[in-house]
Amino acid sequence: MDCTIFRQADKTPPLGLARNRLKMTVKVEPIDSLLKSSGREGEEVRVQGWIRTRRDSKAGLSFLAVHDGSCFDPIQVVAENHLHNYPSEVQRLTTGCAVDILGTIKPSQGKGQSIELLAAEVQVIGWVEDPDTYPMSPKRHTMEHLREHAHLRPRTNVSGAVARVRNCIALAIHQFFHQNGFNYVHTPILTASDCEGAGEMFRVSSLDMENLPRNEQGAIDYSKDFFGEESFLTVSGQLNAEAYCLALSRVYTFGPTFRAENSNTTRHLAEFWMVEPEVAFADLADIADLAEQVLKHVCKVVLNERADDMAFFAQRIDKEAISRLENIIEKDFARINYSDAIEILENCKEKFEFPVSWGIDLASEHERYLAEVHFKKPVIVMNYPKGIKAFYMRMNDDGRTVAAMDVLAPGIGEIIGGAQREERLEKLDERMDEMNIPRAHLDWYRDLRRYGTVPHAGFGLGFDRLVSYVTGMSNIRDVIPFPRTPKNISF
RNA sequence: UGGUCUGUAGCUGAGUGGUAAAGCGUCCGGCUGUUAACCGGAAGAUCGUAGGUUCAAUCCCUACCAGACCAGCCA
Repeated sequence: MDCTIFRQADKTPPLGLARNRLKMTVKVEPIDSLLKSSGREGEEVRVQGWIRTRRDSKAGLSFLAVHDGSCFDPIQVVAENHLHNYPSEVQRLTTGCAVDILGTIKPSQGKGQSIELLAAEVQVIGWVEDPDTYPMSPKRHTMEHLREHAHLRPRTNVSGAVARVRNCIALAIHQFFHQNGFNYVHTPILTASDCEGAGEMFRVSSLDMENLPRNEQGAIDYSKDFFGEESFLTVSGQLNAEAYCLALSRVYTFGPTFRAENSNTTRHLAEFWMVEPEVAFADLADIADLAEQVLKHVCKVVLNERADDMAFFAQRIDKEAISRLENIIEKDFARINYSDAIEILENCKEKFEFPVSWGIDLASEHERYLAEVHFKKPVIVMNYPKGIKAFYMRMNDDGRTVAAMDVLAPGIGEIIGGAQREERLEKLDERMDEMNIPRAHLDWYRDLRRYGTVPHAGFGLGFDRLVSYVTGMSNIRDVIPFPRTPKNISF
């Protein structure tokens, strides 16, 4: 973006205005491109950003650490006392002030950086009105404190790094699917399907809550509601993605999903982002491969493109942050059938709170044992008992398991859940009957099995959990800009 | 939703049944091509809210509110 601003010079402007006019003709450069470039000593450049720290030297100069969010590192600006606003403004700069700076690139005499900016003009764009109570002082804060100031926390090292890595992962995912011939499909956020089987849903309504229309039985009359029937926020784009998969062959959705579960954990959000690929003519093994490939691709891209932020995570948040990603890239994921996983758990010496036997759903402690203790890397568990899985998962020939798979990551648990879908109408109907799901609600979904059905499979990747895993941030509320959790929808 | 724990200056964080350290930040001064600099000084806290026990509570008890972590639900 070109931020160049020209001011009309009227007659003979005072000195200050003339300076500004001169400065405004220089194009603004992002700090990351400045720091990456070399051999530009003496060049005049302009940066815009926010003050992180100011250190004064009575030798007659001040050091300003200026961030603009384009990279982890700030640029050091040297402001000398001959600047016209040195005592009046430069020496009053505090953390958080917004500035527009024109200066010359020069090699740094100090040790922390190779180049710095010798300021010719420091223009203060926005002051911090009460530095004493500015919540993002450049000192240590608890993650809890940052959460309570979600609108200001992107100015901190940690939240800024998370935001850049999150962006990097999102782009890497799009890039991966694009390169592999997938079409990005926008599935709806509003839905009437209340039987997607993925948890409690948020109701959407335009009815007057103070005066609800009632039918003859006294129940709420949803025919009077906006859509003429009950409606909700989606818990998954999968069913809609399947429809497009059975035409475009390879599709994925990537959007927000909503669960009204009263979950208070470090890995659940009421509003979270999910990536859901769906592949036609594919089986369970195919999408297990796909899951492993996409995770590996993401790790490669992040290590390559956000080395600065990852170095910070490794230093301050989680020592394993970088080596974990390298492991993901280098080693094959473990793959194991549910039945064999049960056997491992039954035969190990670990004492579990929840007893292990064939047919149970794996609890956190079981998943953690498999991923963190037994395999020490991501594990893909496949072919779960039908009793603990959703109606749309394909029945295996054994009649007691379905072609489902979960990817369990050390430290996070389930990061991906997927399945080969039931493409045979009779089998699908059987399962829907067993689980008391009215066919009428999903006629359109059943149609997909009546007209040109094919084996197909897909999975859901918890995007925020992936960000959490990649960065080593232990609480998912710190990897999404404005987390929505029970009792928390400020900002 | 259940279990455990927490709530003390702007932030971080000690502590005591007789009204409370310190560090950082802020403000003032000193020093310095500084690196989340350093030195000196100052301001800044009715110790989450409401009851109760007590001569006296921030500290003990109860309730409530808020938050954290663990578990369940899942991604």
